[in-house]
Amino acid sequence: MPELPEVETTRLGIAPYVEGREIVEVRVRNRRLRVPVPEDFEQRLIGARVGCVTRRAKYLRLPLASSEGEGTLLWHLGMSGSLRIARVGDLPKKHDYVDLVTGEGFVLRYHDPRRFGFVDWQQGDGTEDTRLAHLGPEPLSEAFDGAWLYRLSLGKRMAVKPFLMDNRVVVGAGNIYAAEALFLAGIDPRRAAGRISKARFDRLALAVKDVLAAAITQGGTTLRDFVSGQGEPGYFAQKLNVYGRQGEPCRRCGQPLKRIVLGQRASVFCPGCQR
DNA sequence: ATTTGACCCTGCATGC
DNA sequence: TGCATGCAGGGTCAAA
Repeated sequence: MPELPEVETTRLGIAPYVEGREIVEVRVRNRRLRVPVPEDFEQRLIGARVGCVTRRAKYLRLPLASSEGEGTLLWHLGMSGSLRIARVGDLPKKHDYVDLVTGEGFVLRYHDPRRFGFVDWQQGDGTEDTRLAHLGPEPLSEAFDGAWLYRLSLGKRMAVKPFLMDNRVVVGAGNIYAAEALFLAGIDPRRAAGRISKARFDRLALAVKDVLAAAITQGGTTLRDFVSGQGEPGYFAQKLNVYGRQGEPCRRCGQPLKRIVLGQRASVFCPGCQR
């Protein structure tokens, strides 16, 4: 579930239950995530207090302060990970792999069937982590615009969709939203990145911002029942124009949407509207 | 240097 | 019903 809007929704949902709270118990049921859970994970966390939860790209950062010093949890949800708030006594389900229990009796519970996600402890504030060091700009920041895309695209022969999904170019443009943004901008996902004009990249950057901002807004509706543990992300209800709609008529021109594979990822687009 | 492809892992839908 | 196949929201790494 975790595209950037879902990670942001997760951050907003868990923050009130963990910020300023002390971790009194840690349970790890499976250490074999994409990055193995460190051996001293539990010992580092017990007795620590959680600071302000932040997000960078699709990573969540939970700063920790204890008598031992300062550290940071770096949490990535991978393809199938989710963080929910449960209560002490709620039994873990299959693939519930990590629990952080606070003094108030809430449990931050990590669920990840495919185990492509991870949680890692870093000394300090975590900003020096190599996984974060080479990330491109946040899509909703001013640093990300058409000029930035155009500059990076010069000389690039790769297709624009995998280009847009490259985390060094911009973070948070996952497979759903890359496809949606390219549709909104009217750009064929197969087009070589280096053969797109500045004006068209201006449109594309705005489309990325629009679609992500709209999805975050809709993800917010999920927050209401976040604690009760029910509910799929609200943004799923949004009207996707192309993602998952191969063979169905284009909402704009009516002709059937086409599915191809780019960079091992399914890519749906309208051959009429996207050039 | 850029770009492509294999791989990490489980669950689900589909078709025989 | 059982089994094989393909596919899934992400990211890393090695090889071409």
